[in-house]
Order: sequence, then structure tokens, then C-alpha cells
Amino acid sequence: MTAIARSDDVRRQNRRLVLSVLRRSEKLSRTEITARTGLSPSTVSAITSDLLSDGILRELRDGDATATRRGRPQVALGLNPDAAAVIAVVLSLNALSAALIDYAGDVIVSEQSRLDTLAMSGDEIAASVRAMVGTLVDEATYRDMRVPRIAVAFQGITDAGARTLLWSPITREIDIPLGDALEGAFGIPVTVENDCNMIAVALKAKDPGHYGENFIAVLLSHGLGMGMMVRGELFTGTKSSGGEFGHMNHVPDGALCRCGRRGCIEAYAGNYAIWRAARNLGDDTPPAADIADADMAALAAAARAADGPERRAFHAAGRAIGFGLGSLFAILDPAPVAIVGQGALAFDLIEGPLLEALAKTAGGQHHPIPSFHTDPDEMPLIRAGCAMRALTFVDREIFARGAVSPVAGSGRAVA
Amino acid sequence: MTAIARSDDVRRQNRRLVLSVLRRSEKLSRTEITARTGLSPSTVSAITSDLLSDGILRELRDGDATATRRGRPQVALGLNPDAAAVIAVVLSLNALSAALIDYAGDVIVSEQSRLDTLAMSGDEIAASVRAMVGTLVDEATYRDMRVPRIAVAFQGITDAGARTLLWSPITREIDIPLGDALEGAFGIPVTVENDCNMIAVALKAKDPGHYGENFIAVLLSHGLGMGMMVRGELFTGTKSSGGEFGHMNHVPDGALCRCGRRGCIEAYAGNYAIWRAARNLGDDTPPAADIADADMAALAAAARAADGPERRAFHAAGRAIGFGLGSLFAILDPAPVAIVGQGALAFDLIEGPLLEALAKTAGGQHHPIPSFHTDPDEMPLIRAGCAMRALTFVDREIFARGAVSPVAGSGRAVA
DNA sequence: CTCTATTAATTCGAGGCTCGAAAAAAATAG
DNA sequence: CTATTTTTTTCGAGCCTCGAATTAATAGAG
Repeated sequence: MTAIARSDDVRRQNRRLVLSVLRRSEKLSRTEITARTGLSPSTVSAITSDLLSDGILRELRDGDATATRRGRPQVALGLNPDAAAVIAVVLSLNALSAALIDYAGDVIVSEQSRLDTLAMSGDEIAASVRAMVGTLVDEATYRDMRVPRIAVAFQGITDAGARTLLWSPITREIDIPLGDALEGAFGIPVTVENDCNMIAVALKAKDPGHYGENFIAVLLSHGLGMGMMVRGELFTGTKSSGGEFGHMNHVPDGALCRCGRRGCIEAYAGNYAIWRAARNLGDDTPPAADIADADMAALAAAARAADGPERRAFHAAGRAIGFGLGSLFAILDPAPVAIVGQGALAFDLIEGPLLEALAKTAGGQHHPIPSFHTDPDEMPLIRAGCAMRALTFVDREIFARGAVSPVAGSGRAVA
Repeated sequence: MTAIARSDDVRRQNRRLVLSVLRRSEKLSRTEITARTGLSPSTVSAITSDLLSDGILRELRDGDATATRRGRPQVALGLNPDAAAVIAVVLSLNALSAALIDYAGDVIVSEQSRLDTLAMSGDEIAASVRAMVGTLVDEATYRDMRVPRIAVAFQGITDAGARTLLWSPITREIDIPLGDALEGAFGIPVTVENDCNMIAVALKAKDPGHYGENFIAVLLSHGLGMGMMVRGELFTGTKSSGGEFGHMNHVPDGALCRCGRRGCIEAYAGNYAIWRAARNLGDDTPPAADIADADMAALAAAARAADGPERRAFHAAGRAIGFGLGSLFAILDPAPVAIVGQGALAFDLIEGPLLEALAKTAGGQHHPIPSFHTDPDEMPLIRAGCAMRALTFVDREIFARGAVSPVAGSGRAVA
């Protein structure tokens, strides 16, 4: 806010603006851009002409024949898929996937592999990621597309600079410098992001009507995750990716959590916690390594069928999440919530206690109870968010600056 | 972030920048401004010349005789105290105070009065504030100073627009439109702010070395309050002033809170909660209306003297605050903490259990334990923060725009 | 088939802004 | 009184946006 401003910052900001409306709409005439941005027609003309000659935009001479109106027909402009490509990597428990995505957001090629992350060292994990990314970089080189950005998403915590994997449940190792490893290998700027933050990015891009300026995405699976959008921006911690909702305290000195502490929300609402409670194993039982989706589904079925430990376990989970959201809402006010991940399949079981707990907290005091939507399939969201994150970076930090030749010869060329 | 930029926005931003370094330093030559802002000497010359002819700055031809160096001597510039004035109002339990403050930040006149806020209606409170502000507006008119901003601080919650008192412990009434009342009466823009947010503003202004980009101010008195600075900006809720730290949940279905809910942190750490626990009154005892500082001091003395219910009460308070901070830090990472208010006098009693609880939560997991500083006297901070808030608004929103004649004839003139 | 109305997009000059280089101003040192 | 040093201002080059005027490209009317 208190930064110096120069003359050409104005153009940069307005180029950003034009690119941002085009990223949302895919196909817009100069007149429509004028209307959406509020810029004057002359400015839009100047900016789009620059972007066209830079190869960042292209004219879409559509065969749609919308020419039913009188007057000079509009020329649709869109992001040029060949302007650049980004690589989006998703690292999860025992699985690695990555995709090469063109500038318009379409997947060109994708790669998947299974790997035993828990048994691997940090170096081995970094090497696996590097190998897969290498394949995609080669692919990009072969197609003569430059790759100005790589984004990696994983479950866990990164530093605030989004460069290092600080901690993740998918490995025993901490402080894996994934960003530096990839950047060193390919000379391409990298961000390492929390998966739930990427879910939030994807939700905002997908349904801006419902997920607007402020909302919360909660991932329910083996552990808990959260991504928050606050005032239109992804909310991250000051030193890390932040948003460790699952490790807010629910019950002081309560159930044993996977993190080694006690009483975390996750220790009541993670799959392992629900499983533990449903099997009457006691709060001190160390968390199971992983629980199959089918087993959780069976638990949910049992809970729906009859009152018993299973149902009580899901209720306790709902209660923990409800109190946690209440505490969160006390700090930053209620906002729509997306319940994402396999746990969303059992949302019918946890919703009641969740709302009941929420009503008992300050979050519900001055404002109406927020809406809850569910989406059990998190992976597409993480992939889409990760790609969007990388593309938005290119929009804002690279193509918003003039004097960049985007369609460079080398696939590895970096500004 | 995605706003349109025009040519003159550049000048506005750079005027802001110049005003912000001058507000921090009080006395700076053009050369020093050049160094601190990074602007070119020509630009600084142009901007300061505008600001001087607008009457916003003044030359301080000092008798300090710093002329021991060779070369043309520097001319010190400073904010012109007569450029404008603001009114800062602090409304607290049974007391109202307000001050007329010149543009350089010095108090011109201040007013105080005692009133029985709990017995008053919202209209009566608004009328009292209006009357006191009226006196100061008259004073400003008499001195031929225009008042472009009023800021009101109080303990409680406002709407996100900082216009309405939504709830406050100082009155039984809710939704008091203080902002509209004052704006209607005087035609001056008004913000209504949470007192702890103003404490945070004041701490940042007072000690930017320690309270930098990220820190938390916790007010311990009858109830609890919190103000947060996140990435250099005051963090407010999306719909309200937010930061209701005291009403994050500590123990599900726990002790009765002043807000009517159960288990809030405040229900363990507010004065009434400590009192209640120290007197073995039980968690369900309705909160006392108010407890004299002397009584709390006596309680603290007893707690220091011997192990017993008093000491346990303070320990429970520390524990509640510690778990609460831990949950907060799970979301946005650890940051320095200021413990402000009368409760800071007993910080020696609560610090141990606080740190112990904090160590049990995720907040302390990846980062070192943050620092804790105390300041028992909150009123000066609230006053200073409130004044600073109003002045900063004038800097940024009014004087950063050119073409404003600041030293208007009428004291009530508003842009 | 030509002409006119209509809508889209571009061009051009006016007016801002920052910056670097050069000039002017104001003091000390000798 | 002159040279030196440091601060501050002035001036032209180079961006940028915007409004008004101009050019481009179509559908419909006669």
C-alpha cells in the first residue's frame, strides 16, 4: 500500500485488469472489455493491440455468425493458448500427478504415478517430482512452448514464500525444499502451495456467484484441511501457508491428534478419529495410518442405520467442526463454507451436530448461519486450482509487464 | 487489486507515500524524503511544492542551526498543524472522552464526562456523543480549522463499514447508528471503531520496531478484546470489526459467558470470570456487572501470596488465553502479542499457564513461541490510536488527492 | 445495386505523471 | 571574493489515459 508508483505501473495494472476479465470470460470483444473494465475504448484498443502483437491474445474469428445485428461486427478476443504453458503438480499420499496446461487453461498432457511417499526420503520425493516435471518440460520444449511457471500442491504446510514443504502427512520428513529443487533443475519459478488453498482458488474460479469475496473450504479426509478466501484474496499465514483449521484446539488436553498434540479438531473429525471413536478404541489410540474410503463408507452406513458408536463418532466430528468454525467466525465473521473431500459423503451425519455447535458459539451471534455446500471429489478441484494459480501468476507478474516476448523459442526461457 | 488505474493515481499514491513518511518522522528535508520514499528528487520537489502551496505541509526553519555542514542547508518540512483537525472520541463504560487534534497529531482541547451508559438508551448515548463532539466542532470553527474526519472508539462490535455500534458491553441496546447520527449532525465523515483495533494502531505507530507487520493486541479487563495487525493492515472481519477473540470457544458447553453462550475464552479470562472462580461461585454464576480494579488487585495479591482458589482462577485464565492464542496461531501463525489493560498487572500470574497451554497447541509447532509485552494502561493507547486512525484517513483519502483547499474558511467544510 | 444508418475499433492531440540531466540556489572553506 | 559542496528546482523525454473525431465493417432500405 505504501509503495512507490511510476507512470508505467498504470499500464501494468490495466493490462492485468484486461487479462483478468479475459481469464474469467474466455471470449470478449473490445467493446465488452471496455464495459467490464471501465477503461476507455482507446485504452482498451491500445492494450489489446499490444497483447495481440505480443502473442498473449488472439482474435477468435468465430463461425458462430452472431452477425445478426446491424453495424460493424465485434471481433472476439481470447487468451492465446500458445502464449505459454504452466505445469501443475499435485503431490498426495502415495500418488503424484502433474499436467502441462496451455495458457487458456486446457490440459495438454498429464502424467500420473503411484509412489510410496511414506517410505521415501525428502530427496527421493523431490527427485520423483523433478522427474515427472522434467517429462512435461520436455514435452513443452518439443511443442515449442515456454513454461514460465510451475505450481505444486500438496497436503500440508509450506513457508510463507511458498517455496518449501515444511510438513506433510504424506511423508515423515520435514523441510523439503521442493521449490528450490525444481527451480534449480529447470530454471522456472515455482510455488509450493497447500492443497486446500488451491481448492479455494478453484471454487472461486468455478462458481464466483456463490464463492465470492469471502468463503471457507474445509477438506475432510484422513486429516482436515482448510483454505480461506478473505476479501477476495487467498488468506495465508504470515510465516506459512496457514489455515491449520484441523489443529485449532477443540478440547483442552483432549483426544490424541496425528500431530502429537491433544484435543485438536482433527483428533475428533479426521477419518482416523471417527474410526477410532466408532470402534470404541479410546481417545489415546494412535491414529491409524490410513483408512480405506470403503471402510469409512461402511461406518457411515452403520451410523445411518442405527444409533450406536458409529453415529456418535460422526456426531462428535460434527460437533468439533462446528465449534471450530464458530471460533473461526468469531475472528473473521461467518462466510459460506464448502465441505470438500470424501468426508462430504457423510455430511448428512455431521451436519446436525455441526450446526448445533455453531449455534452455541459467538460466530452465529450477530449474523445468520452461513451456507454449507459439499463436494466429495477434491482432486479435480486441487488440480484446477493449482493450474489457475500458476496461470494467474503468469497473467499478473509476467504478461502484465510489457516488453516480454511470450512465445519464445526455448521451452525453458525465463524472464 | 483489480481496479482500474489512471494517470493521476500515480501522483495520488506518491503523495500518500510522502505524507506517510512525514507522519512517521515529523520533520524531514526533501533529500531525506527522497531517500526514504525512493522517489526521484524532481518528483519529491514537485509533490512537496504542491503540498506546501495547499497548506498541508510547512517549512520548519529551525533555529537548531544544524548548519555545520558545507553546502546548501536542508530545509526541514513537516505536517502543517493548521492544515486540518480531527476529532477522536472514546466511549467506554460510564465515561466519554473526546479530543480535538491538529493535523500534526497534537491535542488542542479535550473533553471528558461521566455518564451512566448502562442506564441510557441508544439515542441518549448518541446524543451525549453528539453534544461533546458539537463542543469540539465549535472550538474548531472558532479556531478556523476545518474538521474532515471524526473517529469514535468503543469496546464492542461495529459493522464492517465502521458506521454502527452493533453491540457493546457498555449498553444494553444494540445497533446504535452512531456514525449516521454524527454525520447527520455535523456533515463530517465518521468511523466507529473497535477499541482494541485502535490499540493495535497505536502500538504500531508507537513502536514499529517491535510491533511491525504482524502482531496481536489483547485487552484484558472486565471482558476480553483483541486487535490484530496482519501484513501491516488492521485485520477486521468481513462483516464486522471482527477479532472477537474472547468469544472463541475454549471449553465446549463450558462456563457461562457474559454473551450468554458457554465456554468462551472470556468466560475463563475476563475479570468477572476470574472473580467468579476465585470466589468459588461456580461456572454458572451470572457475570458480575463490574469489578473494581482494587478488588482485582486484591485477588492478584492473594494469588501471589498462596496457592488457593485465587491462584487457580488466574491460572485458568492463562490457560484459556493460551489455548485461544494457540488456535489463533494455527490459522495465521504466531506473532508478537501485547497484553494490554488492567489485567496486564496480573500477567505474572497467568503467563506460566498461558505459555504451557500455548505449547500444547499447533501454534507453537512450527515456529518459536512469540514475545509477550504488557501495558496496563489502555486508555492512552485507545485515544492515540483513534486519533491516528482519523489522521491517517485524512492523509490517505483527502490530502492524497490534489485540488483540495485544506485550510477552508468554515470549520465544517467537507469535500 | 447503391446508399444510409449503425455499431466497433482506431487515431490523434491534450493533459498528467516520473525521471535524469542540467541549472540554480545557498551555504562553508580557504 | 572565489571555489567547493550540497540541496533544490527546472526542463525535456518518454509513458499513460482519455475524449473527440475518424475510419471500418456490416445490415437494411429504396
